[in-house]
Amino acid sequence: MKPYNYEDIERRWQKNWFDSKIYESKRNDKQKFFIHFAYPGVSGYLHVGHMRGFTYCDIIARYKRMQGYNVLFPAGFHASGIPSIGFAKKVERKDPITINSLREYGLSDEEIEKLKDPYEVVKYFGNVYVEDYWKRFGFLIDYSRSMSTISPGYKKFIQWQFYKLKEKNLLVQKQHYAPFCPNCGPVAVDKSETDISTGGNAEILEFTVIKFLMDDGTILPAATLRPETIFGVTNMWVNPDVVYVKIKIMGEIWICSREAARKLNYQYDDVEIIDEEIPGTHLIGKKCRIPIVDREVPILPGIFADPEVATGIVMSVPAHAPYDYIALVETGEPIKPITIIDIPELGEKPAAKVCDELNIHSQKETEKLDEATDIVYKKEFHTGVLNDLCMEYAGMKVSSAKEEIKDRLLSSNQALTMREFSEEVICRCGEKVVIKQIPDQWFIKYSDEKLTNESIKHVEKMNIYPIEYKEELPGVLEWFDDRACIRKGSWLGTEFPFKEGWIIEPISDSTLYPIYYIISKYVNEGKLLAMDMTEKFFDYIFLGKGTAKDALWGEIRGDVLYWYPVDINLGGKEHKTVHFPVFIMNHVAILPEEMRPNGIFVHWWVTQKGKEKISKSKGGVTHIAEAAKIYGVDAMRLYYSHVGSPFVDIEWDPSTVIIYKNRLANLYSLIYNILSIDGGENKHIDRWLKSMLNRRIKNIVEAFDEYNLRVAANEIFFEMQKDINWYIKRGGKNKTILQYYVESWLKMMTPITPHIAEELWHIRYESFISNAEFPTYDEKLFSMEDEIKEDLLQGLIEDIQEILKVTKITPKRICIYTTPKWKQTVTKKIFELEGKGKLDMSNLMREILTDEDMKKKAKEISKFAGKIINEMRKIQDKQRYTIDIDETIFLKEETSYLESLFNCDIEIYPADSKDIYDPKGKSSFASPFRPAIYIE
RNA sequence: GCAGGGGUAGCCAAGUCUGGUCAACGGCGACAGACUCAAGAUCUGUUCCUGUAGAGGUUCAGGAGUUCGAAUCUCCUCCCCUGCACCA
Repeated sequence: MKPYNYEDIERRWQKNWFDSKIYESKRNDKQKFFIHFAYPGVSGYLHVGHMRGFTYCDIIARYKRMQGYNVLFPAGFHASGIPSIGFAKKVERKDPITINSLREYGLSDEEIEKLKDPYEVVKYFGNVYVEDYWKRFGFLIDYSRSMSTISPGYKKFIQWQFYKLKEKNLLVQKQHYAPFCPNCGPVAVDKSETDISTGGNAEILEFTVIKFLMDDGTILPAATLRPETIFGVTNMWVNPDVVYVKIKIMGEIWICSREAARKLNYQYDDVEIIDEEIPGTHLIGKKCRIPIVDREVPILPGIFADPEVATGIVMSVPAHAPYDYIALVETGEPIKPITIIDIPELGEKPAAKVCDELNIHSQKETEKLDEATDIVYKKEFHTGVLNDLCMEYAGMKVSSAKEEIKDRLLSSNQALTMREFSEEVICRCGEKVVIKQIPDQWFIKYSDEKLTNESIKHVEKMNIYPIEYKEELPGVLEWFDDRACIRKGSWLGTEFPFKEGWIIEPISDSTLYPIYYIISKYVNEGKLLAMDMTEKFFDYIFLGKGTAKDALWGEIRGDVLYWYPVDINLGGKEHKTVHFPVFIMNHVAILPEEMRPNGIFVHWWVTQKGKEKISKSKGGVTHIAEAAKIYGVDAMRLYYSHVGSPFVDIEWDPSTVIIYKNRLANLYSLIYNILSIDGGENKHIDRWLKSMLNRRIKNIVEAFDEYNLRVAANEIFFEMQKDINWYIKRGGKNKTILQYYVESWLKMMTPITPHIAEELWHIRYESFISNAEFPTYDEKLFSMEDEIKEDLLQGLIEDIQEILKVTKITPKRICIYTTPKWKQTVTKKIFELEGKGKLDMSNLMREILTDEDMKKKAKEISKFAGKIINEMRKIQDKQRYTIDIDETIFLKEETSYLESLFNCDIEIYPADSKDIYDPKGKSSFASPFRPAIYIE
């Protein structure tokens, strides 16, 4: 036996597979299967967590290929968008973590220098992904079709997609608000903080700015997230320490903070400061009128009114807003809060009650006040109802009144909307990021009713794993709104064909791409140039419109018809609400029905202990190549497929991976041992093994067919090993059947652990097991009788062990009493009658008592039958009880096995024979499949 | 807020759709034994409670219900996690 040197084994077989190009897919007569994973963004080195989904994809692809499908499994890179630029920027500003990781990976300073260029970043990582990750894991990806989304050909493809969307009226222009830096232009607010230095978690909030009219006609604009509380306004708050400004906006005169004026200027046209100096103190004591309710309220000093937030002016609703309540208490003004929302839990004065509970006394206790605000808001929003003070809105739920009141204020020009970040966002240049209006932003109209409905209808026909996601999808599609599809700024991608200088954003350029894998092969071979990829070309090859310009067009059209649609698009759960919906909708929008996707497979994540994201600082192995070295690729593949179902998050746990590694090493030597066994046949146990093998194959094929990868892995790597161990333990040593078993077993291991399987296969064979046919089962080889016998024996052994455990006897002799004939007859009869649906006590007794001998035992029989009938309910596999086996003969044959097991004398007696040794009268307990036992 | 997923023995994690073979797959950890100079690996057994005869008792977040029978079905409550759009 050669030692199990997994690294050598992996490298050797990978080289052999790739040298003989078994991964390349070509059109032929066989049925096709097209699978791919959502291509990864290019954002740096990946870690072991990312390999989970890729591995699932390879397992499925390999299984399908062994089942005789012509499998297409391509892969590419999603290079568009921010990530590669972000990476290049980090290199440029010498971000120490980034530079360090590159050095650690073995890059020279010159090589690092080159990565200041985002295109170099894509090139470099593209290579790392293919060579160090995918090939290193033995994936039979069709590498001849590799592609990236920033290649010239891909861009032509995306432009074609947008021509088609336009044709179908699915591109629309409307107003939009986007993050913007006054110095740098458009910026992205995202968690990776590529463009910005703080505020990656910020959300855009929509404030309603309500216009309060002062005596002199000036407007005091108060911003709120709760317009429905307008009925409870008792006063206004301005900050006495702030100097406000007077502005002209859309023909009106407003007073607001300087910061607010700046922000409004980006969201509305014609904003102009006309008076620089309105100290807050000058406003205090004046009055203004509340719209709708038309009541006059005083302006009071409130130091919590932050000039940085919205307009810097706050309307006061002390009954329902903790900040307002506390401020009112602090000013000592004799103003009574006006309660306008009925909510039993919080009583008459909700804000006061919660402030009291949290023990808040000052406007400066912002943390507690925020908590109080949150509590009141949530309760009121969900369960609150507006009361009699709210005019025609009385009795309405807060959640619906809110929208109605807001719409009324907006449409009557008594308010407008102002967008604001939930937290401060600072650009990398140091400037504050604002929200800017884009009057004519292009959108993909995913809200389109026809498109939505057709997509929902298509989902019904799809194979979606897990099923829960299939049920969720219609709701997601319904909810999916128009999506801004282009932007300006630092961003890689395809030029938008209808507006110069704008780039298509990366969600929108990654929806239809699986079809591009069909042509990327010709691009890579140099047969197809970007300049030839005209609208006519795509129309012809994808839609069959027009005529083929040349033979190549015809060939590609043939490929498209053969390979498309996609059978499985596999991706992580992060894709559920964005990528998969647009993947479906773009196919539905553009391609004919027969080319729409057949299936989606969603997998969950690998997390660090305690549900954290994997990171090196937390002790996770980041580099995939490093992990491959420590654990071995097959061990990792087995770990991914077995440690949990694909539809739960799994925790990365190095010690568990080691267990799998040991398990494989063990399996490796076990198989060598099995193959060295050279013995003759033993009819019963040989038939048993054959029966079990066929049963396992059935289970495994069924599991794989439903992509139940964990079940398949469990059967192959655990149950089958248990079976073969039992066979050997029971004295099985039939060389022919062992050989056959191992060969079938190796084939079934191949999708999950291809390297070790290939290695062991080559002990006897020259061909690739990766190209072999997956085993099939033959139900005729199921042998119920032999299985029952082994079950009987196992049950007996367990019973003896339990008795030994409880009694702590060291056995000198064990007597086993098999079932008396009559009990077997009665049991069989019961199951027979049950099968015919005629089971009842009188029927049973009538039939049994036709036998004269039985009549003598009538009383005993009825008692026993009653017990069996009662127990029978629990038994599902009833068929096996109708099979007759002679327990005595069988167990007598196995006496020597039992003797070696318990190291004492074993005596087998039929319970109904006259001449037996039974000092404790145990034999009366014997029943079918449950021999009685006496130990001394 | 909107939407989705989940809570199973010391831990991880199957089972839930299709109720009965479920004291509940598998793995880890722990304990005992074998092997070994030793360690590791491997193998055997035990691991909810009780029990000197293969049994009984109490469990699957909590509560209520349906049923001959519920981890599985229904309703309510509590707790945890995830996604939400110009980030991929």
